[in-house]
Amino acid sequence: MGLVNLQLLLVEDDIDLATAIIDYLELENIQCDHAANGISGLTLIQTNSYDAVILDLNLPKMSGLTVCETMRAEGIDTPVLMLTAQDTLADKLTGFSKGADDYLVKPFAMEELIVRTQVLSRRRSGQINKLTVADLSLNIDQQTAHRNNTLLKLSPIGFKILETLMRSSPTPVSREKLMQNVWGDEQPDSNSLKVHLFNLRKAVDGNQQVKLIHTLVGRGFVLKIEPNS
Amino acid sequence: MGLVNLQLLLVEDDIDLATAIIDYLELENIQCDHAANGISGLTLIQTNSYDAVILDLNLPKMSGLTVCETMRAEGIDTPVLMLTAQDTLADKLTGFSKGADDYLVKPFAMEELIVRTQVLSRRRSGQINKLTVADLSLNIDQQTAHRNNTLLKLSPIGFKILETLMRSSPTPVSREKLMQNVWGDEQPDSNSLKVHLFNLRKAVDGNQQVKLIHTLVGRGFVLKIEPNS
DNA sequence: AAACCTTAACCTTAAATTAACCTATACCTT
DNA sequence: AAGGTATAGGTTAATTTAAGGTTAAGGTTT
Repeated sequence: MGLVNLQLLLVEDDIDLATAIIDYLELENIQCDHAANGISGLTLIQTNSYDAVILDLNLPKMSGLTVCETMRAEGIDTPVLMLTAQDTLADKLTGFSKGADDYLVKPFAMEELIVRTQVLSRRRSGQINKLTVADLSLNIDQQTAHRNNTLLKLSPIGFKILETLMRSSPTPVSREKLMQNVWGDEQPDSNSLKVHLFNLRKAVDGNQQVKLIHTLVGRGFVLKIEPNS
Repeated sequence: MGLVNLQLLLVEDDIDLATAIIDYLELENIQCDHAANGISGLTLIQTNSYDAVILDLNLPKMSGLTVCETMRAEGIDTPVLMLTAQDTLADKLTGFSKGADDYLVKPFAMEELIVRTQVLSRRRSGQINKLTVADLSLNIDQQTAHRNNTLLKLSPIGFKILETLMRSSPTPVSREKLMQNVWGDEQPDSNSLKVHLFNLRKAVDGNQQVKLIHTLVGRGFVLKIEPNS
């Protein structure tokens, strides 16, 4: 699984469980801080910027619910996964109402904890919607395109064309496929696509030595580093 | 609770269960479309912009896993909550690996489904009462907005628009989404949104050198410091 | 009355389409 | 192989269309 460098915090007073979790996370190459009570957990949350917090409900000094409630009240929106021994609906509802993002009942499988944590932090850091080919990258959510870390100015249709090319890279896309993708069933009766491609090239490859958009005469267009295949 | 207008999709072939869920959602004032098989579910997902999808695993025509996998491959980032009768770890792991964000095992309590869906669709909906972007901050409870420590005078609708923009910052919000969020299903048939945005800009960015509200023509509006990044 | 919302008219700017023309490639004929 | 022709693709600029911004009037709510 594509692991990003995650920075987690575990707030758990059961030392055995905490050690087991941290060891397991380490195997997956995930960095994890640890606090053994609510107060120090909250302090760490306030001072560091974690990708997610794994928060036990029953904690000395300050309960997990209070920790969660407090951080939310302060505007900290780090994803929180709550751990608890109780499996009643009321407990879960309370947890969510205090600002938890997920809820896991003990005993749980380590794998599930890992996966849920990854899902939580991925959503926040928006990893899912980034396409990259060579030094060109698209952020679909933010509707931005960068080449070599500089922002490209693209029209909506240009963006769509580029997205299509990047998704199928390094496989070429036929003219028809491109048009279907951009306009659906109501296609313009002109050479609009040519013009858009021209403008797209100007934006993407304009002042670059390495061109990424290539024409395969009669077969369509590809986006990749090597013009030959 | 759910003051924001959510637009959900339920993909479930068990008609009784589907009806029960939809009725329950209606009580909470949540709009929910319904598809009874994988193919039509996927089509709806591709053509509409939902806040979240509740997806059964066992579906006619196309399995929930395939639906989820396909939409992710197409870059559709809508949160997915998977429903299933099986409670094995392997099933869950498969679900998450195909791009699910949460996993609920039947039978489940309606309340839990609702809460998990809300958490998925609006990040911590009611919980954060302080939102901050740059020197602009909102206090949801008090319904006040400050820029640079001076109080801004906003209309109720203006506040709602600003809240929406801040919640999704730095991701743009489409016109449709904004309108859905502010007016729900009874939208004004005029350019009201334009006028509200104009007034909101006057209040927020009026006499500031650094503008926070930016237009992405044809794509919506963003609230962030850098128009480019 | 004051604040707020909706509506519509008008203005401005960005983006998409179109057509005309140019260039490269394929492939056909002799 | 040389030349010719058809076709696909590239370039440019004008035009059309659509999106967004601005303003003011009228209606509603409180």
